[in-house]
Amino acid sequence: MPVTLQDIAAETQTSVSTVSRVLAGGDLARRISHATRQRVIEAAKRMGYRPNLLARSLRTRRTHTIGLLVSDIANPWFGQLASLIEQSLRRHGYSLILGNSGEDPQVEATYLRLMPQRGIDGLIVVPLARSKRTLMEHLPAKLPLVVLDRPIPGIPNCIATNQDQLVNQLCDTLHNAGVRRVALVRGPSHIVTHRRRAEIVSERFEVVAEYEGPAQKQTGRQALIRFNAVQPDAIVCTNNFLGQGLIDAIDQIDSPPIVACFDEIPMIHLLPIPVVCSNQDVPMLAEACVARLLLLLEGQQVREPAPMVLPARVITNRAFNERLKD
Amino acid sequence: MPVTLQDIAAETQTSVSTVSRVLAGGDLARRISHATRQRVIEAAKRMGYRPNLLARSLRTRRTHTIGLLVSDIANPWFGQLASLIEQSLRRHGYSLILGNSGEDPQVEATYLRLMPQRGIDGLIVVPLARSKRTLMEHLPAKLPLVVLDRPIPGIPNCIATNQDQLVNQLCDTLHNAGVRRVALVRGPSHIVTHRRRAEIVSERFEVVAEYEGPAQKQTGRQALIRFNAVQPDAIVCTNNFLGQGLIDAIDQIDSPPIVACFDEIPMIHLLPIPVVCSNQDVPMLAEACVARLLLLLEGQQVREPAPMVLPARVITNRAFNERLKD
DNA sequence: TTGTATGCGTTATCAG
DNA sequence: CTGATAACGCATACAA
Repeated sequence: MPVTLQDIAAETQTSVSTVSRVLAGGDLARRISHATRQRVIEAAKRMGYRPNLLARSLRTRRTHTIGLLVSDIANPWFGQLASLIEQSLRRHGYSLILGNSGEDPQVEATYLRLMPQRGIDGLIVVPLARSKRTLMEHLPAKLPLVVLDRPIPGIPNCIATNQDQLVNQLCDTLHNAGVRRVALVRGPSHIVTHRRRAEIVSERFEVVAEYEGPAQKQTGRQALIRFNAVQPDAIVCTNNFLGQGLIDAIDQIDSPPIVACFDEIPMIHLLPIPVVCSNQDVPMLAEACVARLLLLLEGQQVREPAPMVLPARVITNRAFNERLKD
Repeated sequence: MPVTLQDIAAETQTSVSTVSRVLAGGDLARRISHATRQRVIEAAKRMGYRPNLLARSLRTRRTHTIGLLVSDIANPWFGQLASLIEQSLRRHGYSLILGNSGEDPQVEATYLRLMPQRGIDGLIVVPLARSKRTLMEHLPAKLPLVVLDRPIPGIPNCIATNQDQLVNQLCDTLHNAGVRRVALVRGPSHIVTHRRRAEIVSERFEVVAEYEGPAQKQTGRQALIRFNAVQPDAIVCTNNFLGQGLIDAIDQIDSPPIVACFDEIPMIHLLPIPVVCSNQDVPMLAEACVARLLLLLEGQQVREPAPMVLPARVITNRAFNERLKD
C-alpha cells in the first residue's frame, strides 16, 4: 500500500535506480539531468513517498539508530539520563530507540537479542548482567557497545561514576556529622552499584540493621518499618528511589534519623528531616557516553582499560546543616 | 558476518527453505523429517544463528513491535507510564520501542515518520500535535494508533483521564479549604492538558498571578519568584513537575501558601507545607491503552467516539489537613 | 545521463 | 517431505 521507488519510477517513466539516485541526494543526484530530477522529486512529494527503512537497512547495513537499554525507566534518574542521551545523539544525526529491562534478567536478554536483530548501529546498556560473557552471549561480536553506570570486568568501553569517591564523600559528610551507627537499605546485591555502595558503607560504619529489596520506593517504605526498634544515627539508602520511599514513610519528625542516599532527592531543602545525598553528574555521564559511542561508530577501537571516572557532589539540606550545629 | 539460513543450509546439506521451515516451528516444521529437523536445529544452535528481523519483517510485514512516543521521558510520570505499558505489551507478545519527543514538535514529527518507517505494528503516542491533520500527516493511514493522555478532536482511539473531573475534584477540595484567590503556574498552553486545567481553575477562582513556561521543574522555581509580591490562598500548578520545582524553591515555611497540582508529589506527607494533588490512575491508563491497541491489532476497527474516561483521586497531606481545622 | 542486473536474509509459492 | 524460485524495497556495480 505505501508508495515505493517502483511506483515513482512507473509514474515518471524512469527506472528504479534513477529514482533512487535522485532521492539519495548529494553526489549521486547531481549526476542526473535537471529535468528528470525535478520530475522525480515532484512525483515523490506528490505521491507522499516514504522510504522503507527496513529495506534500506537490509541493503546498507546501517540504521542511523542507536539502542539504549536501561534497567528501569520508571526511575527518574534513568529517565533524565535517557532524555539527555537522546538529545545528544540526535545532534549527531542518530535517533534513539529505548528499551526497558525492568531489572529483569530475562527481559534484558530478550532486548539484548532483539535490538541488534531489529537493526541498530550501536548499543548503550545499563546492564543487569554482571559478567562479560553473560552480556556478550546475546550480542553480535562487532556491535559498538558502551556500558553505562554499571562497570563489567573486561569491558573497556564503560562510562560510570567512580563509586568509591561517590560513596566516600557521603560517608565523610556523615562521619563529620558524628554518625557512627547506621541502618542500611540496599538495592539488589547482584547490581554492582548497590553492592559496592553497601560494601563501603559497611566498612566505614557500624551497621546495626539492614534491609535488602528491589530498588523501588516500596522497599524503602518496608525498610523503615523493620528499623523501628533500632536507633541508628543515620539510615543510608543505596539509591534515591529507596530514599524517597523511606522518607515517604516517616511520620514522626520530632527526632528523625539522618537519611543519606545517592543522587537527587526532590524538594530536599524543604524536608523537615536531615537529608544528605551524593549526586552523580548525570549530564556529564550522558555526554561522555555518547562521545565514546561515536568514537566506536567511526571505527576507532578505543582501548581504555579503566572506566571513565566522573566526579560527584554532596548536597545537604537545611535540617541537616542545623543538626550539625548541635 | 552473522550466520544466515544460507550458511545453515550449506552446513547441513539442505536448502534454505528447509532450514526456514524447521526454524519456523509449528505446522511447517512438523512436515519435515525428524532426521533433518534435528540436524538443522543442532546446526543452528551450534552456529549461533540469529534471524535477521529486518529481512523477516520486510517479507512478512509484521514486526511484533509497538512504538511508544512520549513527550518527555525525563518526567517520572511518563516513565512510570512507559514502564507499565512495556510490561503489559510484553505479556501479550509484543516488545516496545520508546521514542522521546522532548515536547519539541520538530522531534515529534521526526519520530512519527521514523518509527513506522523502521517498522512497527502499532503506535501509542502522547501527542504534541493538536489536530488530527498535523498528526496523521506523518503517519501511514492504516497504522493502528492509540492517542494517550492528550485527546485530539476526531481521533476515536484515545485513552485519557477526564480532565474536567480531575480538575474539579481538586478545585472542590481547595474551595472547601477556603481558597478564593489563586496563583497559577501553567505548562505550555498548546498542550491540551495544561490548557484545560488552567481554564477550569481560572473559571472557579480569582487568578491573581499567572506564570507560563515549559513543564519543567525550573519553570516552577521561576514562578515562585514572580509570585513573591502577591499573597494567594493557593498556588495551582498544571502538573507535578511544575509543583516539585515550585516547592523546591520555597524557603520560608512560616506562612506558606497551599500548593495544588496534578499527579503524585513524592514524599508529600512529610512536607511542612499544605499540599493537595489530584492523581490520575496511571496503571489503569496503561492497561486501557494496551487493551485498545490490541483490539486494533486484531483488525477490529473500534469506533468509540468518546475518549475512555478514567477516574482520579485527590490526595492531601498532613499540613493541609491541619490547616483545614483552623 | 540513465537503465539492467544483482543481492541483502527471509518467507511463501509452486513444483516435484 | 524437500528444493528451486520469486518476491519484499532498496542501493549499487556494471553497462550502455
